Amino acid sequence: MVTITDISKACGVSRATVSKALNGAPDIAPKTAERIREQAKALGYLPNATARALKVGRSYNIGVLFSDTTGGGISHEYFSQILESVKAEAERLGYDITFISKDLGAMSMDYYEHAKYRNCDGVVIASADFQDPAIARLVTSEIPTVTLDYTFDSRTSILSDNVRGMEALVRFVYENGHRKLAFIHGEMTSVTQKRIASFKKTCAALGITVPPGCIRPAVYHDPRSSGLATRAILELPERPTCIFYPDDLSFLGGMSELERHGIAVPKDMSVVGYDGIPLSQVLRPKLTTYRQGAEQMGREAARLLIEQIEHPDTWLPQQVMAEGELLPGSTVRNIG
Amino acid sequence: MVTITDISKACGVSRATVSKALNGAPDIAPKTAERIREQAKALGYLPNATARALKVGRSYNIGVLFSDTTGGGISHEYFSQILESVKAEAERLGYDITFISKDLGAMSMDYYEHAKYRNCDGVVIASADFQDPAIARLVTSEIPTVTLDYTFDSRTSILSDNVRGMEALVRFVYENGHRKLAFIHGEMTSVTQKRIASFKKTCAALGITVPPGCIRPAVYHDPRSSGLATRAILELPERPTCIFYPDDLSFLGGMSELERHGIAVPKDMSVVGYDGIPLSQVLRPKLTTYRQGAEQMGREAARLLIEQIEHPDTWLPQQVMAEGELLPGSTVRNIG
DNA sequence: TTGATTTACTTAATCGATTAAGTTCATTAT
DNA sequence: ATAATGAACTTAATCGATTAAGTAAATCAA
Repeated sequence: MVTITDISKACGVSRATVSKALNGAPDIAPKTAERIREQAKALGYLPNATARALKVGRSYNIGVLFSDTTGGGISHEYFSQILESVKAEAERLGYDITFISKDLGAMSMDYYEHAKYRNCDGVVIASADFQDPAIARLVTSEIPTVTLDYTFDSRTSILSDNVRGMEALVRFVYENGHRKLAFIHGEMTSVTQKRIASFKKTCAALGITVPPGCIRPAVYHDPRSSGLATRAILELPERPTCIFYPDDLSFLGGMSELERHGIAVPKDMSVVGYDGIPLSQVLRPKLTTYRQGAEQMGREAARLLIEQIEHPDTWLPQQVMAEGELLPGSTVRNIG
Repeated sequence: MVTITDISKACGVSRATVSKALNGAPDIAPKTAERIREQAKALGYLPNATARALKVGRSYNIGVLFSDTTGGGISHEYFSQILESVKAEAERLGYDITFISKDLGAMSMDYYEHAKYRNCDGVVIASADFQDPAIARLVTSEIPTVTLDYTFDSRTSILSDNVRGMEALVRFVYENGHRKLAFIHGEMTSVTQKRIASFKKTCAALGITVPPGCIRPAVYHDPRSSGLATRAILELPERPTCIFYPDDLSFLGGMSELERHGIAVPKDMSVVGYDGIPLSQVLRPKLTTYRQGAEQMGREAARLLIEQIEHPDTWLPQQVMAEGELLPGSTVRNIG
């Protein structure tokens, strides 16, 4: 392995000089710096991130936390899109990313300990169980964090606008003549609460009453559970004309169930999803859904985290609302 | 930050003793070791992975390489499943994972340099452009690697059995009475070549002749391109009764195109996919496809890589064939 | 010309942990 | 009684890079 010592010998200068030359310190003569840089290249020198991290206390490495409790964090397109954009932006800014988990081999540690152990400069927290005290410990620690879709008391977070998204969907189906709506929601997280509240509020504003039994719980990203909820809705005395699904994938479970009952979408029943993952737009029929700006969220999360890391003194926590967009699709029939 | 120095002061022993006690060295009195361990816990000591890595030359960190050239590596379910299982197995064995990319911020480096810079103990290479000389450089370097779905001359790799998978699919549709098959394949990688060869060989073995124009190129994971290929196939003088798609997602593009022509699946046309991602089994109709053991592949990749890292002297490169499984679905109609 | 300043380095300490090579003291063997 | 052995430590070097503080020579000011 080529180290600065090798370069210093080759150039007949001290290691300090080499280090400074490579880092562009002002007190090195231009021609010396040039000579050193040439030698470094000639010898195939690569800085050692580990050694540098040890000395300067910065690893240029940020952790990403995708808790598995939600059931297979990474492999849902919404989250993998976020992961990919976090990765891309972090790399653009010179940071690598490492996954943070509970427990590593034999050592049992919580998220904070893991991040600390790896010297992460900061952590992006997505898709986590925000009730978990281990998350709270990490967020309230000295390690900079950015959370996605959840805000810890005056800490930085990136939020998708669930209130606006749900409102847009409700108004869209309203404009298409629907007055009897059902809403299948996911587990009771703060995101879910916002969506339910926005659903109810928008319905109220439009003068729609939502009969009992038309707001039903299910599990995010679980077609089976949304299928069951769909069946329950179909058995209601007064059948709705449009069903809202907790996410795009859950819509597929609903579709199966509807098909089983001989109900065609959108002829006999309109449906909408949520997330607007790429998949939703290549399905037939193309899903009416609300696209959360996953790439934007990931990018912003990385950018803000790194800004916080690099300017801790002037940092002001902020909550960024990511823009979404209604994708009209073709699963809502105009029954006006 | 609590370091071994703090513990050594608290216990009145040298730092060496603390280090040895915490690592279970044999020349420390049991009661001393116990006392040290207690103090470490009491002070909230956490080992510093960076410092350890610098000294011992091992980072307990493995790189994963998902090249983006294939267009959005991580966000395809097949790859995210692999990623997740690599992560799970690596963590079980005490290793963290870091993404390896070309270029990091201002520094331009290739994969090898990046892995070296981060002191990765090894790298799992998936979804990469194996023609890229940068990949070859990494694989032929001193850094242990495991490749997925591609074998570099006598290096360790995990392969899904494309030959067997394609054969199973062809035989399945044959048993369902199909004699006129079309195959839309992805970009010309070694995987694709194996699938095409196996498709042709199995057809030949079954006495099926594949008319010209029935093997068409498209792009993996791109519904649009498979839609175009589908259209071309529909225009053939002798229309096939079953279309093979390059992957499960591409099938969706085909579906749209078939629908546009008023062709119902499987009534008027049978189709099969490839990959067997979870999505394929919640679609309606449920896709007939061949499941590649993504979790098994990821797990094996991590396991073998770490074995290689920990026992470099006794290591023998090997090629592991992951087991797949035909998922019958309901997109192939029996026209026997 | 002489003291002050600037330039371009070098020296040496340091980050936190590991480990080969001592050292000390108690125990055992002869 | 004395040497040899072993247990339980300590000392000090080391991994590779950074950086505050020091120094020698060159340049400048008056």
